[in-house]
Amino acid sequence: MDKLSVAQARKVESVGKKVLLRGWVRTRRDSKGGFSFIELNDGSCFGNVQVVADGSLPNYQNDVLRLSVGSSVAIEGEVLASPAKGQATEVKATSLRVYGDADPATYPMQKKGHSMEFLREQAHLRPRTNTFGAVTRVRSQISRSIHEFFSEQGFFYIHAPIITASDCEGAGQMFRVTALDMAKPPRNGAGEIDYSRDFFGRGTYLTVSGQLEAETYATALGKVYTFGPTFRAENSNTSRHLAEFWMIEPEMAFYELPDNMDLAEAFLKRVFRDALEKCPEDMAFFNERIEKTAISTLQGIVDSQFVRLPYTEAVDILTKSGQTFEFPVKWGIDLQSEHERFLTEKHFKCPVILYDYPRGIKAFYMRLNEDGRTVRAMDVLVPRVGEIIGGSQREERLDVLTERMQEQHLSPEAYWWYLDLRRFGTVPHSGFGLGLERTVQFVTGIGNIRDVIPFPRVPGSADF
RNA sequence: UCCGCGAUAGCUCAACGGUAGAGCAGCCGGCUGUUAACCGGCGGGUUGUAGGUUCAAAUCCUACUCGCGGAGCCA
Repeated sequence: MDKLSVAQARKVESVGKKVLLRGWVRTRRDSKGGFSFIELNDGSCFGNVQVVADGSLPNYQNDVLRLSVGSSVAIEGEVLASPAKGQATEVKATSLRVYGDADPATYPMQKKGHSMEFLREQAHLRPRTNTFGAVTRVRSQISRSIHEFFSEQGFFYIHAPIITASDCEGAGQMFRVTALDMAKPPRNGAGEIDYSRDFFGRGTYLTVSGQLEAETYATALGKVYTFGPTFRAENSNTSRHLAEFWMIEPEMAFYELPDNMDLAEAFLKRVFRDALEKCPEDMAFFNERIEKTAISTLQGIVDSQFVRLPYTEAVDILTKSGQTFEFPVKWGIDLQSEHERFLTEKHFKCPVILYDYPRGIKAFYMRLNEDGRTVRAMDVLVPRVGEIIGGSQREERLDVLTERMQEQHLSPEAYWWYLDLRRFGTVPHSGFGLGLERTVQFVTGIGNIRDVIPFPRVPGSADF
């Protein structure tokens, strides 16, 4: 008696084995001949295994005929080649034991399709659906591919802190972390809350980026990456934003911007290729039910070269495109979603890496170009999702970096340790940030970012 | 946060000033291996919340809550 997963039991190699399967009933069909078909799923793969439960089972009347969607069972039996179409194998049950019923009158999950909005309200049960099982397996595979890719490229995995004292990283609103009693917090002379008497002796926040910390390790170990949760308290209500999401941030010493682009392109291709090769059943489902171009888009990207285009030329293309945009394009402004979408979806029809942005619209740490007007920033744009990667070559010159900080009203004293990296043994270096959820969205074709993370945190909602 | 749209049975929706309906699911029955099984029957509702207009409100008006699409911000 082998304990098999449903994935194993569905393979022809398992025919003839006596097996034990455990899982959840997806549906039951009763035959005219006094026996039943049970579709069993245990999450190990997209498909179910068909179990044939004969009327001669001692508990056929009492248990089998009462099985409903969501019931949990243990089934002993033999794997047979299926005589009917639709599946290679089936399991002829010799015994069936019910772990737990799922009362069909009250169990929210039904056999038919539910809306994504309804499933979001049932976030604890939605992993039992085809869609969320598939999303979960693909998300897991993507995470694994990321670690494998960086490991093979000689990167070290760095755990950046989640609690940070930098309140001025400039990457959006931060969540405050405090152990003070907010009902009666200590006050200073000015009547403000005195965070110097808080747990850490100063105000602290949840991280909005591990980049600055990653730079400290890149300038010692060469190539590093972070992969962890990130928090933004922005009141963003869109299908592309979460208050808590997972970000991947590689940071590489001795990499200049073209090296950074090479890495970003190879990285995305590897992740997409793995999804296609290692999750074919799940991807076929997304392609059929969620996004008709999911597979062809990914395959196209794996096989093609990303377009690399300076911001200035992108502005040229947009102004000469003949398209009317809600926001007119002009050199010096940040590109809008509609502009980015036009470039990647209509003009080039492939991923586009835009680089050398105006200094005024990008972060202080991005390296200033010789022209004095642009910085070595890069954004990777993909169809449907837009910006999936944002990165840059970092400013390694102490004087220029200090100047740029003052330009953006940041205090160099607060960043003393970051500036030390430029004071002592400074090197050219680069890095980028990739949103895991946006990557999962892009791969699966799922429209709303709240449906590619198990328990989404967004303004007004932190359920489950 | 801004603009627009929406909320009706467990789920997906219809009814658009005059007694709230259908499909699916559920329950009961039928059906010689089924594939979102099929066929027949039955039950199922304070129409998101709170006010207002009207002889009469799911329907018109106001506020609020939540959801969706888009924008901003970004990953």
